[in-house]
Amino acid sequence: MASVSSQPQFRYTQPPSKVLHLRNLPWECTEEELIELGKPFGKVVNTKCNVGANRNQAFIEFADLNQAIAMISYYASSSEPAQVRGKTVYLQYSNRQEIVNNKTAADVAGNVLLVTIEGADARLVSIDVLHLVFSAFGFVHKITTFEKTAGFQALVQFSDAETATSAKDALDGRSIPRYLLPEHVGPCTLRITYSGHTDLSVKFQSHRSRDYTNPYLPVASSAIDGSGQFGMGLDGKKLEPESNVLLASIENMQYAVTLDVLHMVFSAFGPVQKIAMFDKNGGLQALIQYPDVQTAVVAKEALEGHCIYDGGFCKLHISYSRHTDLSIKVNNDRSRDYTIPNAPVVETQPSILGQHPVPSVGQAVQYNGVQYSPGPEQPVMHQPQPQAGWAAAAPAAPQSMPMQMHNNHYMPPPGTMPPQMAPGMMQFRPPTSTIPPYGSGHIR
DNA sequence: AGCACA
Repeated sequence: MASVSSQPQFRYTQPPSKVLHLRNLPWECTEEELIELGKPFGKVVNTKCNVGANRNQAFIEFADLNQAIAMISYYASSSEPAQVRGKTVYLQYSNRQEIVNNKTAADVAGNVLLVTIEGADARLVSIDVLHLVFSAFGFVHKITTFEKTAGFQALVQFSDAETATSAKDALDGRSIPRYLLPEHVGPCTLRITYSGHTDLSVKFQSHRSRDYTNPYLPVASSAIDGSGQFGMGLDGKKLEPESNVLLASIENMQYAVTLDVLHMVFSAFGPVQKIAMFDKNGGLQALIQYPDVQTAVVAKEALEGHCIYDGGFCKLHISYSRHTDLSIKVNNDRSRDYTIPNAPVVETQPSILGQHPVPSVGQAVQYNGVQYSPGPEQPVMHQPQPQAGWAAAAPAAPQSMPMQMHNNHYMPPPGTMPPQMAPGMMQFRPPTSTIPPYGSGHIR
């Protein structure tokens, strides 16, 4: 089949069009510059920049054909050529009648940002640092990260497009502040566009994705990384090195706080792997290790400043430890590794539990309606595994509350009031027992 | 310096 169009590829005189084709533009000419150029002749209703192999061509579309004609004829007879940034720009009618702007999702403002982290060490930027950076502009609902051909990218979800826009405008092209990055990490620049997404789907809290609206989301085992991550609370304000290990100090310790009490209290938020208690500055402190930072964060937020016993007794002050993995050499009444079911338990002494009428825990701990009820038939230990286990216990599993409220033989410590249960507070009742076998944090 | 990747 020969004899097709004898038409030349380009006609050098185009029929008029509302759309003008510009070439010889400076590098990365902006839409604003194009509008500026066309504005004297009419209303520019659409533009397209960075066209052509060299990305130095563009189109501008006027509202009215006459406006396009006015611009062409003006520069046809002008002694001064059309210029952008002092560079001569060549104009002609486009061979199309309108700009078909493949307005990608990247161009239309939305509440989710697509963030590309540029730099040799981009992959080393943690999700917590990203959360910190973007939280400066508003509540960050969710973050997901992933590797694409474009490199290391993240989707950051805000409440609304306005918040997202403010973050985008402020951060696009900027580098993550050095002080937020580990020493050895090189500069990381953010390239930000809008994403087409409106609501990200985050199944697990992990090193790749976070849902800050749902702290009880299961924590994926992949989220466990030994390195102490720097992150921040949901309020986006404080900058504190988060850790999966909490340091709890106990103030106003009128009652003995035992390993098992601590285990019960802290198990309300997830599996406790290890606990180590020690005396410091005349007070009792304890390190509590969770499998992941996220759980520790939730526990810290929930427990900080609360009292183990009603009446202001045994007030907890909690901070993040620098530890990430406690070394428990021996299981005794001050330290325990709940991840080793058969570790030897050393009874160093007849145990303080045996000596005093010690207030202790009940079978279930409640906090904000969340119950976690380690019972004898349900060994406390949950290996750090995704989805299964403790998270499922969050929406309360009534059948796993083995003990009734009555039937406590409570003996108040001398000269004190019995701890009462305040609504919404942790519930504790006096013990009738000695140290339970290791691995089971409950007391009966 | 000559017309838009999906």
